[in-house]
Amino acid sequence: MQDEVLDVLRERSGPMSAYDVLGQLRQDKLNLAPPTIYRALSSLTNRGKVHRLESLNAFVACQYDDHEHAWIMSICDSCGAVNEIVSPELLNALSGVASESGFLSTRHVIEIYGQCAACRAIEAKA
Amino acid sequence: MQDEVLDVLRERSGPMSAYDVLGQLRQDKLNLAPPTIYRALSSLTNRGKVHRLESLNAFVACQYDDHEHAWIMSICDSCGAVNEIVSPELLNALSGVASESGFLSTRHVIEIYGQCAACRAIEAKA
DNA sequence: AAGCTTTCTGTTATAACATCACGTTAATGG
DNA sequence: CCATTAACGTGATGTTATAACAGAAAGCTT
Ligand SMILES: [Zn+2]
Ligand SMILES: [Zn+2]
Ligand SMILES: [Zn+2]
Ligand SMILES: [Zn+2]
Repeated sequence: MQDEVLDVLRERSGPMSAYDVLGQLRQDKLNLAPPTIYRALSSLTNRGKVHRLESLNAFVACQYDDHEHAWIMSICDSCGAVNEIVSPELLNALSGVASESGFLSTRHVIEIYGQCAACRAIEAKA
Repeated sequence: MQDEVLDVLRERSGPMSAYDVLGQLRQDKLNLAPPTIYRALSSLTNRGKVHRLESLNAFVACQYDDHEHAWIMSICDSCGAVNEIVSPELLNALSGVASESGFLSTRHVIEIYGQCAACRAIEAKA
């Protein structure tokens, strides 16, 4: 089941909600229900194969699925494209700022909204 | 309505879901329905009086409600306390990293999980 | 005042996202 | 073979959020 969910997420470039994935897989397996999908997504996110976009309630396949890492996501407001940025330095800086008030960071949720390079080019042309 | 919602959020130190707020206010106004709360929360977040915690589907009153600002939230896994960090430098750094791939940032969602100073102190003592 | 527009609120219903609880199946290993 | 465990199926439910339309209040316009 995890493999099938991962395949669906990889076919799609952008983010998908759990119910989007469910809809896709129901074309083959008719009696698929939400818990099955959520279980698979949970395992995949734990294994780092899939990342959850917290501010969209959606999921994307990892773009660097051969190693585990912390991530920063950029999300285009125009086309919805998601890009994964790996920057340990920035995460350290963030942990540093939090630690000024004695906070010990363990997990970062960072999602940046704006406009991707492609959409900026299109808009500049117009 | 906005004032009443804001009061409820201020009384509580931690984050509240929209339905938490609804429950509180229903003690007085019995036929309060979700849309009323969501409308008030929407205006309050637009005005910067309340911030939404995207990864918790919850809301907190702004800790610096006299001026508008971008924010970073730290959220304690142990006690749920939320603290608001204002750091334009860090947001600039983040925009900078995103711009390396041509991305133009307009809005940042940054939520850091870990352990607050108070909970660390308790744990150290134990 | 009468009529209008705008804004906010009330109400019902429903959509969208996520989990619980329990039962069944299937593989693993003694 | 049987106990254990992990995965999945199934139905219901819980939680978060919005659509769609109706009504009331407040402020202008004439
Ligand atoms: Zn990744
Ligand atoms: Zn784009
Ligand atoms: Zn604030
Ligand atoms: Zn704490």
